[in-house]
This record gives sequence, structure tokens and C-alpha cells, in this order.
Amino acid sequence: MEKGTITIRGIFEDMLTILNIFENRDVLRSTYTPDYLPHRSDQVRALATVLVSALRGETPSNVLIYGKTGTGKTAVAKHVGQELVRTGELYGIPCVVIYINCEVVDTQYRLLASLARHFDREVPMTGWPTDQVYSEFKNALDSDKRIAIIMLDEVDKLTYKGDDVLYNLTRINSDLKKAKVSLIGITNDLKFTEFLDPRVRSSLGEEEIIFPPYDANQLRDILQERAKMAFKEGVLEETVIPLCAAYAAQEHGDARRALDLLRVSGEIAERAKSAKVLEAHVKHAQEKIEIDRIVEVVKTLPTQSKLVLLSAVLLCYDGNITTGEAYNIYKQMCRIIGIEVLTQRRVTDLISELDMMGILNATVVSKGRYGRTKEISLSVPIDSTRKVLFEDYRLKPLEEYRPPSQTKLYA
DNA sequence: CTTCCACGGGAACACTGGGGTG
DNA sequence: CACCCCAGTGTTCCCGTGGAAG
Repeated sequence: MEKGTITIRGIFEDMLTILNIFENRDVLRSTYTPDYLPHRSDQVRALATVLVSALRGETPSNVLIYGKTGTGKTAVAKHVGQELVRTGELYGIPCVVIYINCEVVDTQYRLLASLARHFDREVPMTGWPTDQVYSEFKNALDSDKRIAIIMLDEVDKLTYKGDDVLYNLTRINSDLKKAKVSLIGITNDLKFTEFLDPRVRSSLGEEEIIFPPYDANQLRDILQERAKMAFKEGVLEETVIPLCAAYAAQEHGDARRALDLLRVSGEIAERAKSAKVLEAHVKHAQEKIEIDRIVEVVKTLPTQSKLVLLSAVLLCYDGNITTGEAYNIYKQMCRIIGIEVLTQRRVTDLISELDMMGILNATVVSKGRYGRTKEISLSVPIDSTRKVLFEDYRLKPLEEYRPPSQTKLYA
């Protein structure tokens, strides 16, 4: 098509005739839970072995599940949970499985509130004292004889501020007359227990199940399995799946990543009106996913963090950045656009947060006589980051701003 | 050995959005 | 209605500390 000209007539027909290479793309999304989990039978069996005591009327041990992201922890836990409830109904043994993602429900109050709500108790979003919510939940739970399995996904997100809830939950059984509770903690932080109250640690970790990362071959099996459902017959070039598997295996064997990669590759192929998904599309997809991730993260940053990041971006042209320099630039920019200036203490925290998100790298170095500082370097493409930052209307006025050129102390 | 700068832990505070009670 | 209580979040304030250049 000629540049700049577009025929409106027939545009939809044109689009509809694009070869649809997907059969059902939803099976490649992370929200989809498959019925069959390849290479996880050991973990399924281990978990089932612990939980089976529920069906014998005993309280199962608490379980702690470890494994990096995308190793199937959540899928296995949910599956075994469903199966337990189903079998329980069959035998007339009431089992309840409550799944809670602690990344969303990340405070004591909210956790207890959602537990209570699970038993149809009305608990306001905020306002009550925590122990009131606790007893509300306890009473609701104890109103019948049953075994409740509470699955706490990403428990590590919960614990960094007060593990009181965990402590209370591990001891709740002594307060209960009819019901019994057992906990399943799921975490991708292998060092998670180190920060835990020792009493909680021993109780929560009665049983431990480890999910090792998938290797490239296993990822290939998983992809093959899903690709059968997701794509039309024969639209994948043979090397596509092995390539996706290989890329994802590099990223600590993340199956979610592998599936995303395959899906995006397909979407790119589709848009390119290709009849087949080719190797080149996968490479394309790999880049796109990374860029999208960064853009998304940067875009949703709070203004203050954006400003801190911007000062790093502006400074990074001349090599190493120290906190002091960055903070000066940051201060000036705050004044220009008229927003409140935060203290340096706070800004170092923001920098650490950015570091944790993988947007920049900050390492503490001691410069001897010249004190101690954090050396910052960007770990994302500079120009695209800049562009994304300036999309924020509050930062717009700074587009023309140039930091005063630093006269180098060391020349 | 001193000296320097910022790191980073912890307490304290302000503020928000909600509750219950008189 | 006014008033005080509560959890949660973001921030400031205070301060002890690391560690190599000088």
C-alpha cells in the first residue's frame, strides 16, 4: 500500500480475511488453568498426601510451597484444592478451600476481612478494630464442623509488615471447637522463612514442597500441549516452540513467560498477515514483551518516582550517577513544576524501589574520604524511558530542562 | 586513625477513609 | 450531629554506621 493513502471502503472485509491462525488464544493466557499439568505429578502427589488427612477427619499439616514464578505452584494448589472439595462432598466430609492472593489482600485487616466474607459475614472495608474482624471470622468458621484449608498465595507480600496474622492463624485451632484450619503458604521467595517469627516458621513449615523451575525440555512439552488447543493445525514453524522454550528457560524456567511468548508471537504473525508463525516472530515477541513491561511499569509510577527516575535519565549521559547529584537535579525539577520536594531520605527509598523493579541498578559504594553513596545506572533503554516519562502531563514542562553540566571532580 | 557522605533502620507524625457511640 | 477509635499509608526526623581516601 502506498504511504499515506488508505482506502476506507473494504477495510473491514480486508481485516476479516486475515488468516486466523488461532483456534483459541485464551488457552495461552495466564488466567487459563489447564486440566493437566505436565511434569508436576510429584508435587501434586506430595500435596495430596498431606491434605488427604482432611478426608479422614484429621487436620492436615500446614504446608509451605516454594518455587519461582511460573513454576505451576498456584495451578497445582488450586487443582488439588478443588479435587479435595469434590472428594469431600462424595464422602460427606465438609472441606472448604479458601484461596487468597496476598498480593491483592496484603494487610492483616484485609486478609481477615476477606476470610470472614467468605463465610458471608459482612465486614466493612475499614473501620473495625482488627480483633473484632478476627473473632467475626472465627465464629463464622466455627459454626459448623468442617475442615478449612486456607491457601495464601504470595504470603511473602503479607509478612513484611507484622506477621501477627500468620501467628494468629497458625494458632487458631486451639480456639476452635468444631472446625479445624490448616494453612498452605505459597511463596516465590526462597528466603521467605528467614524473616519469619520462629514460632510461625516452625508451624507453617510443617511440610514443605519445592517446585523446581522447568527446564527447556519440560517447557517444550507444556507449550506443545497448549499449542494443540491454541493454534490451527500446522501453523507453527517447527522451530517456534523450541525457541520459545529456550528463551523462557533462560528466565528461570518461567512457564507463564513461555506461554506469553508463544501467544504474542502468534499475534505478531497474525498482524503481519503471515500464514505461519515463524522464528522471526518469536524474536520480535521477545523484544516486545520486554518493552511493554517497562513501559507499563514506568507509566504507572507515582509522580515523585517518575521525577526521581527522570533525574537519573538526564544524568546518565555522563556516566555514573550518585544519589547526591540525582537529588539536586530532582530538587530543581520539583521547583520548576511546582510540586512538593521530598527529603533525601525518602528519595533514597524511591531509588531502592526503582532498583527492585529492575528499572535501574543501584549499588552502594564507598568513595573513601568522599563518603558513601549509591551508584546508579539505568537498566532500561534511555530514550524510550524518556519518552514515556514525558507522556505524563505534569512532567511536560521539563522537556526543555537541561541539568547544569557537572564539572567533574575527577578529570 | 580520621573524616566524610549518604545509607538505612526505627520512631513518630499527618492524613485518609471508614467505623461505633452518645 | 459531633466526637473519638481504628488500620493503613506515606512521609519526616533522628541517628548510628560503613569503609576507603587522605
